[in-house]
Amino acid sequence: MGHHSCCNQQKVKRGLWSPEEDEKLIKYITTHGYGCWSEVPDKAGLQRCGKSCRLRWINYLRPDIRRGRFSPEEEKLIISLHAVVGNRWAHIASHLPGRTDNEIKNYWNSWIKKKIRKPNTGTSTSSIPQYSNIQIPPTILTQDFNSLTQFEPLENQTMINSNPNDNNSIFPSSPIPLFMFESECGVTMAKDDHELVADVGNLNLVDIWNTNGNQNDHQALSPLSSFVDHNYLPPLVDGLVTMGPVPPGCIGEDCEASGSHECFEKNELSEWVEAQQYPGFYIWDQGLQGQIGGDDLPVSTPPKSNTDNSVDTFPSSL
DNA sequence: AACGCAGTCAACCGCTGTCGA
DNA sequence: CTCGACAGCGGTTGACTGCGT
Repeated sequence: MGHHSCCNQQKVKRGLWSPEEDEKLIKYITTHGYGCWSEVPDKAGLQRCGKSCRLRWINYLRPDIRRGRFSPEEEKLIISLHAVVGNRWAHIASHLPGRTDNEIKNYWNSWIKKKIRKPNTGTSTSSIPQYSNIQIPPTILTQDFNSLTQFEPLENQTMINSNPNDNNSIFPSSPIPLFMFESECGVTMAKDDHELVADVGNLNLVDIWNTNGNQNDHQALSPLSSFVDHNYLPPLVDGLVTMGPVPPGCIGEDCEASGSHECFEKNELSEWVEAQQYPGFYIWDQGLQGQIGGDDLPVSTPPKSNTDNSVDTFPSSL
């Protein structure tokens, strides 16, 4: 494995960085900044390739890096985000200030994997993880609502919902699994659609998934069919966890004026709608710039207490 | 003490997307 | 439109470390 595409010069050094190299790189970047990484090694007096310099700076040397163990909150966020976006480490890292994608990836691979076991479905080719108590939308995994099987219990139940009163569990306030919501921009959900609401603890993450399992219906909702066909989770979630609650009373044209316009700044939401926190869910469609879900639609309200398990969130047929 | 093994994590590899010429 | 340079990303590697035997 001697080849390195960008570092094929004899002089280029590889492997661990020495303190002297770190010092040179820090000194150069802090005084000159970085524009073109390929120029950095020469100008900084380093016998490294630009790519290596960039990696070293981004992952370890930049001043805003946050070291040390992940907090329980960070851990919850990582798990929740990973349940939604899969192995998009850079995306996950963007929600954890000071953490790098590499760090999160390593953390996930070394630590979290131990606590969350993927059930062996044997047939799914999806890269989206399936967690015991985090139920992935069935249409992504199977395209067949009725074929969804209950996930196996965790081998290690210390993390997820082992105790709804345990604030260290991932979803301490809700027995409801994590879902997402799908709707094409401009398509109002039919009233008899199943819509599932999940509340992820204190993370303000509310995902709704239209569980109308009729595959034909989904395919009618172009462009959603593209990911349905490919078992691929669409890039819809940039705003999902960062948005604050839609203010009560903020509906339709009044929305921007009352401050929730931030939801319209999320580029990746163009074809998706958002559900927001209780009390009262408002489901927004960016294309319509208005509420398409809420009081008129059968949107469940998550429990307000840890002991409220009465919310009907999943069809009994499952 | 020596060895094997598993876990950790910094770094590398190869691919993709973007942008400017 | 094409091409090359570059940045960024996710997957993977391998050195290091700690622990058990």
